[in-house]
Order: sequence, then structure tokens, then C-alpha cells
Amino acid sequence: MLRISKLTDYGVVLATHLAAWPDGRTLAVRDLAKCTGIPQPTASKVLKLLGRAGIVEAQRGAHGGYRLTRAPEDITIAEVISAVEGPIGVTECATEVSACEFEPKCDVRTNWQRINQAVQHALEGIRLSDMILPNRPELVRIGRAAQG
Amino acid sequence: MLRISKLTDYGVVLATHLAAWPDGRTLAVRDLAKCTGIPQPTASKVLKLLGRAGIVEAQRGAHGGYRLTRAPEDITIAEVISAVEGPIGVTECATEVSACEFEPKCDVRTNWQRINQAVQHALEGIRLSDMILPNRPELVRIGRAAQG
DNA sequence: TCATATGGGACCGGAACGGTCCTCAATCGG
DNA sequence: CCGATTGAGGACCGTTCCGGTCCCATATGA
Repeated sequence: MLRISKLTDYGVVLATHLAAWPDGRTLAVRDLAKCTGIPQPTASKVLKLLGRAGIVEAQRGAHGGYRLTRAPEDITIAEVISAVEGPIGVTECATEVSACEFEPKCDVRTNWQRINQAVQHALEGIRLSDMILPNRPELVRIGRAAQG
Repeated sequence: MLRISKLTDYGVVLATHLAAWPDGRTLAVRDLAKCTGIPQPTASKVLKLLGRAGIVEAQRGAHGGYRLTRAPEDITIAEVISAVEGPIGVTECATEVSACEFEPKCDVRTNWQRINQAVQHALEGIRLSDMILPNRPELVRIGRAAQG
């Protein structure tokens, strides 16, 4: 199935971690890295991306750190993923000229938008608050079955 | 948003092309390549993958070619994508050991299954028959709006 | 029997991904 | 007011794999 880059994985993990943290308090990159097992410089890079997207905000200086800008219920997974992955879309909507002698209209690629929209909608349906524990066993089981 | 490899794009385009072809008749790789603008050897490689997944079948020898094994209504986009991309899942479900001193349970990664399932479900809802023309303008418009 | 057309690999250059490092800016404590 | 702490921003770089090509074996029809 669709592949996701490690950086994006990190983004979701870090955001979820912040979601399970009391409001107002900030978490330093060092602690976040230690918690998640992500290399500290890499975690820093991902958090910068989340910051630019307006998902997290930073408190600089001594005793600084990161915190979410909104409630976990108001942040969708789609937002987090596109913050790290970039707004490239599921396909680059290649517009190649191709003269087809069998079919008069070969622009199947425009229909990629349909797939794009379906995935986008699915990811917008999952919020950060859905990701923080506890793992619902039944859902996990279904997910594993669908994968194998 | 989620990125998809070019090979996977080719897979959907080729499968869609075959879907818009009369039953029983086979299409040679050369013609498919010319139709879609995909380099012929690459198209061949993708079609081999689709063949292994049981989506298309080949007629070898002179006047051979490819055709779908089933009706376009019975083939989902999820099937086509995983045929090319491999069954890697949206994440590799990394099982890293990470001792967290703040949270007792840091295994946010298990919840990736939820995302995985959502995307899988969305892609299973789109069939090959939905991809063959004509482009419904309203859907295309929504898709573009969601992207930008 | 030969031309045609796919099956199944090996092979390779280039782009990206993942990770590291350095310097500057902002904030807090003393 | 000064220095320690911590994030911002960017440059840099090795490795991976993606996309494309090629070769040979196999199957089929004329």
C-alpha cells in the first residue's frame, strides 16, 4: 500500500506525544527525542516543519520547548502529514501530451483527483486526539487483517 | 499529501486503459506504451507486476498482449496500488524499543494501523470502472480545491 | 521453424531521503 | 546587563531506492 516517509512517521509520533501532554507546558526537543527514540537533530527538523504549518509553536530560550497550537481534537492527521511531506498531492497530476490512436481521450490522469480526494478525506477524518492511547484492540485487529 | 511513486501511477493508468478495452481482446505492451506515453520497457515492468497480482493476464507469443482478468467493477484501486507498490503498508509499523520517562506507554506507532485502515478503506471504495471516463467535472473541481 | 511478444531477472545513473552539523536569534536566570 | 540555554534556519553528505534500460529464456502463431 501507500508508503510514507520516515520523517512523516516522526511527525505523527511527535505530534501525538505533544497531544498527550498537559496544556500550556512545553516539551523540549531533547525530551521528545528521548521519549520517541528519534534522533534529536532529526526530531528538531521535523518539529520545525510542524511549526511552519502552524501545528506546534515553540517557546525559545531557556526552559523552552514545543507545544500544540490547538486542541488535539482540532488537528487532523492530514494536516500533520502534509506539513512534513509537503503539499505535493498523491500524484503530480502529470500533464503529458500523448496522442492515442485507439482511444480519443487518454487523459486518465485527471481522474487521479478522485483518488486524491478519497485519501485526503480519509485522513481528515482522523484527529490527533484519536491517536493518543489507549489502543482500541478491535481496531488494531482489523488493521492487521487488512494489511496481511 | 501522501506521495505515490511514478511506477504506481503507471500501474493505474495502464489498468484503466485496459479497462476501457473490449473484453477478450488483448493489448500489446507497445500499443499501451504508445497510448499512455509511458516508456515501453517500464510499461512492461509494471504490467508484469500487475500480472503477478492477478489483475491482468498475458497472452504470450505472436499477437499476444495483456487483458484484465476480471471486470473493471471488480478491481479496486487499492489492489492496483499494492500490486505495484508492494504490501509494505503505510508505515512499516516500526517496533523500536524506547524507554520513556514521561509516559509509561510511548507506543503511538500501533495506532498507525488506524490511519492505514482508513486509507485502505478509501482506496477500496474506488474501482477501476470509476476511473474510465468521462471525468465528472464537479468531482474534479472538488479535488483541485482540496489540493490547493 | 522463425518471427513475435511476454517473463524474469540483472544492471545502473540520479534524485530523494534521513541524518548531522554549524551559526544566529530569542529567552530566562543570576 | 551578561551568559547559559534552547529553538530557527540553512548547508552538507552518505545511502537508499526509484525509474529506466537491457539481455536472455519461454511461449505462441503463421
